[in-house]
Amino acid sequence: MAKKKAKQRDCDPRPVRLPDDACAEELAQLAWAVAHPARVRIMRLLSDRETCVCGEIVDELPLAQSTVSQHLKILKESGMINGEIDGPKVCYCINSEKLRTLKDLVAAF
Amino acid sequence: MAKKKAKQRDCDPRPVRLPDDACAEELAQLAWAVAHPARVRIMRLLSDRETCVCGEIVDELPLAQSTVSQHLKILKESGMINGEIDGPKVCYCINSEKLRTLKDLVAAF
DNA sequence: ATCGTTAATCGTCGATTAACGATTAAGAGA
DNA sequence: TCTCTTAATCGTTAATCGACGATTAACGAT
Repeated sequence: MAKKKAKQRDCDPRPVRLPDDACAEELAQLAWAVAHPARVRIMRLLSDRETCVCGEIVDELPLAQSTVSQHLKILKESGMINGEIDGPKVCYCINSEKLRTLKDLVAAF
Repeated sequence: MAKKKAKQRDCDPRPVRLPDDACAEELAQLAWAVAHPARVRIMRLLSDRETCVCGEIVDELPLAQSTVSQHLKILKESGMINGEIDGPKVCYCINSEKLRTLKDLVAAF
């Protein structure tokens, strides 16, 4: 075969980013966002209730408020959800586009 | 409102496992399996090539053999792939059923 | 201006991940 | 048998995750 048997030891710059790499990176990131039971349940909650619930999520999960907030942050940073400030509360809702991206990337396997 | 404002502090047994929980757990686990760029690329590789490649995967990724082996183990334990021993080599292939499960669960959002 | 509510952030801790090199195990072939 | 190849496992290390309580920030209402 004699493929590119480079074992990338020593000085392999490998600076190039193939599109495949970027794609893998994106899917990995989105998959990771929902790779935790608590985050899955949050997504389900936001999916079920039309209303963008806020801190009700905390009541719904057996976790401390700070922990839920962390998970929300992760979901928000991944782009899967959006948070809108409404007075002292914050309403979260799913970002349909990102969710669509995740679905498409998974379906593409 | 007066929902079940239980803050599950103190003595909240919460031993019950709602089906929703189990479902969230399963999705989280499967999503986690592909929540790493290397594992995504492995899945892609197995998806593209009809042939169940084995250690070619190592040549294809910029990772050490032992690291790739770890990722393969994770994918295998999650049920996403199967490994079949063929002489001194091992051929991996995607487990269509598990993949289908992942697709369905993600699509259900 | 002060209070109460809501949610984000900080700091910490233990557990887990990801990566590697080195070693081992299993077969194939000389 | 001995050797080579292939792949899994072991042991280590650094980094990250997940969880928590405590604190802070932002806002509405009194």
